[in-house]
Amino acid sequence: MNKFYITSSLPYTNAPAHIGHLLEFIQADVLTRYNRLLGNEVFFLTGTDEHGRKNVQAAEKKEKSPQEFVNEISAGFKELTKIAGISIDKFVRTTDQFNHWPAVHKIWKKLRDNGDLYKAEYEGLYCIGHEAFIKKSELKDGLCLEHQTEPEKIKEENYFFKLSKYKNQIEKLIQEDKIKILPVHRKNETLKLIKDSEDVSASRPKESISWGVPVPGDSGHIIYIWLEALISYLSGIGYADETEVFKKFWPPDIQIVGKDIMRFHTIIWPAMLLAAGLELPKSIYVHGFITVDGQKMSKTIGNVTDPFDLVKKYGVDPIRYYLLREISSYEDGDWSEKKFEARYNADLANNLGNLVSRVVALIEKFFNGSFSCSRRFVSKEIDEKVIDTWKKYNQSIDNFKLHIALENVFSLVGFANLYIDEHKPWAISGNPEKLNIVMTNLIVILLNVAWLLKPFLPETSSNIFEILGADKDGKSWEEKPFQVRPRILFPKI
RNA sequence: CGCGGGGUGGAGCAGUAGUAGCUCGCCUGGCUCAUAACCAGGAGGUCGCGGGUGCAACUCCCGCCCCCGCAACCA
Repeated sequence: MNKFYITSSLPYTNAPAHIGHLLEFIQADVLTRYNRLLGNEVFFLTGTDEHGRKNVQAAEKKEKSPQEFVNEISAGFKELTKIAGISIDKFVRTTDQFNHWPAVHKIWKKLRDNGDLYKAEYEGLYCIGHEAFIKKSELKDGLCLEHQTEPEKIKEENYFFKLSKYKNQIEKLIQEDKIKILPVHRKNETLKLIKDSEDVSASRPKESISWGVPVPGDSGHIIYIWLEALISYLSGIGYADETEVFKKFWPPDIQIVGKDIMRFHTIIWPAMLLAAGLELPKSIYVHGFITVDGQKMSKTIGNVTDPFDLVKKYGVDPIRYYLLREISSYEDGDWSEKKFEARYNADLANNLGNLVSRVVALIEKFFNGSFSCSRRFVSKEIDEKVIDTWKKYNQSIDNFKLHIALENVFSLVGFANLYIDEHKPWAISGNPEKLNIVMTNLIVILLNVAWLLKPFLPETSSNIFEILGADKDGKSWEEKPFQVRPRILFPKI
């Protein structure tokens, strides 16, 4: 049994959860459940990233205190993990002063003692309209593009982290896949980004940002939120006290992140860990973004899709299925209700659901609803087909191609539908030997489909066992007869 | 000259050197166990444009056009 530590990123709490957050949760959940199925000891961590000025501003708009505000948003994310069947072991909150902050301070001190933090003047252009520093590229004729005002030049003292000291080392680790970045185009992107990496700001003066973790021994400064938030992957498993959990699970086997925050995870984060003398994550999986009806999600357009509504309307597994199958694990994808319904009807209702109904009906009709399997009736052809499916499925998951893994499962479903047509069980009821072989093969395929689906569609998986009349996980399929319990698995929309 | 992704039959996508494939839709046929489902066959594409390399390019190289995303220490 191996340990398996997986993290999703911590959503930022300035706005409620949308469908993109759900995508990442679900992807991580599949890998989590898959590894549990393999018998590994798994720890799945997520949480919420709650500091920084954006949260303060969002709270002000709602006329709430920052803590009050992030409490609510954070609770929403936690609730989302519950309704979507996300099997997390730990939900970290970065405002947790008892568990998170001590870990942050511990890392800070390590970096400081290592000589990797230094103070320097930071000079930037501050736009009153933005209430933020802006880039030269956001100026036109010396004026802020958006507000048509001249920005102020502001100088402030920051701590900086010596990222440059580690960049060569990290570049090599990534090239050699010691930190494996998938998909490969993200690895290449990172390698290019590393070359231009400079030291990064590690703190801001308290006057600029007060909502955050203070620098130990220098309370006039607040730790830059990115450095602090990344440490959640350590704090959440007990790094501060070097607990048994920490010793067992560190380092992460897989960290899942969105493409927008890739560089923080593939460059700054490994540099921090090197500086702190900690082991590095073994792999980082980068997923894309979801558009809605082909458009970027935005509040202005008003197409920000609420995952709670979707799950309520369609159920957890159909939504999980769409996000995992229709959207490539490697690329951007699109959500649309029309595409969802097409996918649902074609794959879940017509292919899988109908297949289950067919098999169950055959057992009812020709065996009075109770059928006993025996391994000796399983055809070689079926055996090979099933093994081949597992092989491709495992490979796809190992390469974070979850959509391909599901494609393979559904190709087995299609195979079973064809198998029924070709072997016409209804026409061979006079030949019990033949009929037994056909039915046993079908049951074996369905059991395997249910097992294959378990990490992806946990509810559906157990529903299939239940409809077939198998025991909880169908493992004793040769011992007990299947007492079928007919039910529509996925009603058509 | 910031970085990356993409441009493939009506729609949505996969593929990646050697007869162009999948899903949906459409047409025809089969089957009757099934959620009017399932199975087979068919129509429909000069694989963005222009060059180059190869016996052979959608697939490699160069240039161009068009879409999209990310980033520039805003977390």
